[in-house]
Amino acid sequence: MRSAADDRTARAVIRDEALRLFAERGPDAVTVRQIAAAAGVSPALVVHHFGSKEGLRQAVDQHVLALFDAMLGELTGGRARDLYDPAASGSLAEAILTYLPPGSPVPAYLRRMLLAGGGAGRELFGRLFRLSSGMLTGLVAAGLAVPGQDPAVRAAFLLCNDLAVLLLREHIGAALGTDPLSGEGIARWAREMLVIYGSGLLASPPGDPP
Amino acid sequence: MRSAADDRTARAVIRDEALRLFAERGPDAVTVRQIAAAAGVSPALVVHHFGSKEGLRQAVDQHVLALFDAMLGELTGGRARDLYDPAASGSLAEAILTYLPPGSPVPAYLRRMLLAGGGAGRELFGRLFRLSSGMLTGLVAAGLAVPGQDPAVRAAFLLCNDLAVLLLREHIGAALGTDPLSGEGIARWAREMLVIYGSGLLASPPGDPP
DNA sequence: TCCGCTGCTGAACGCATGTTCAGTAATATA
DNA sequence: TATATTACTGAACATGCGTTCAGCAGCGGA
Repeated sequence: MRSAADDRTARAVIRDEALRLFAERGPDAVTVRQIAAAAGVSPALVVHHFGSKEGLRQAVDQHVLALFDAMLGELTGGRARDLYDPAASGSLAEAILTYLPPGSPVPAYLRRMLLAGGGAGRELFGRLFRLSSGMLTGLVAAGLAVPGQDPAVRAAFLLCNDLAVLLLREHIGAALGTDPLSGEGIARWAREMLVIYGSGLLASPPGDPP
Repeated sequence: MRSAADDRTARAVIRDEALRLFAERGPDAVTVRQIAAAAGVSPALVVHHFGSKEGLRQAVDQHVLALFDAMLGELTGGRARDLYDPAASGSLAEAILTYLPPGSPVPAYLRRMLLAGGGAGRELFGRLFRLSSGMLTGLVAAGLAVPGQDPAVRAAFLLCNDLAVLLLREHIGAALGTDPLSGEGIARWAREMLVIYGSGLLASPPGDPP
């Protein structure tokens, strides 16, 4: 698995192969021996570097959270304007598409973190919820949105729509015939989402422009 | 675990305890010995009745799908009118709340089915997507909604909002302080959802009634 | 009454797992 | 060059897993 011209440390190789396999099948379904084989090392070396399989899992968690932070940092730093642009509402999916190479195992790993129920997942959702709340507040302050009578629910609702394509990627892809995390899929999803956010989906009073 | 006045067959007890434990921790994290202990029988009896652990998992899958079918049957049968009532849009969560006793392991098991990626999950999502599409079509035919330019995405979007409270129940509950599958939580969520479906959340033109 | 069948158990088997450990090669330190 | 430290391995270990199997109790039909 490890290419000949690979000069990363064995530690990094093990960590990356674990990330890939964990994202693919879930940590419980992957054995230390499989990770070691994928990294081209002995099982004992995995333990030597990470203490235990649980230690490796935590190291991968930390690594992915750091990547996620870097992603969000670029998003809320140099491109902060986008956060207050309704046309960039699909921020999470777009961030993933922009900052991660195609085929990256990170989205699938983030999905598992969110769904596994551990402390890392709670932390991740907390950050996302605060981000969503802040975004809504910003939109309201900019006069671009209304807070509604229950802003917390509204922020959670927005976040869920962002997360849906991550959590249900396969199912949505099968139903629509397009991977919702591809460029085309994101565009399709965002277009519809913006229309609904803009004016809802119930029947307009007759005479309204479409 | 099995109460003294319990006259269900051991087979049913095993199946129900497996359902509960599978929903709680996931099938891979539950051992045959734990299921047997919870049901008050020997591990060998589990195999005797279901052939293998995998057989038991499939039996539980089938059982839950049957419960789900019965739920939807009542929903689209005697109360079909509700499907075309926008006020009943939170149909999945409400159905769960209405037809399942509080604390039932079924919602958590459905969640696992949807997320596990097996054939049963694909089947389940397919049914839900068809239901959502049909509901949207019905609403449009009744003049209560507009199909949008991409009805498939719109139906998937509606479905995702229904599923969000199921998939992210714990996180949403922690963020909002209310279990979104409780009566109060559903009401809170549905209220906000209906407002957004009704008129969106972007800033209204000045002069519009709130 | 005997028979066969189903429900059920305790003990055991084979296997895969995470982890340990003694030991070797390589690299840095002195 | 000598030494200490690190990177790494192969073999082994204990444990817990799903599963098997011989046999026991109870019960309805011949």
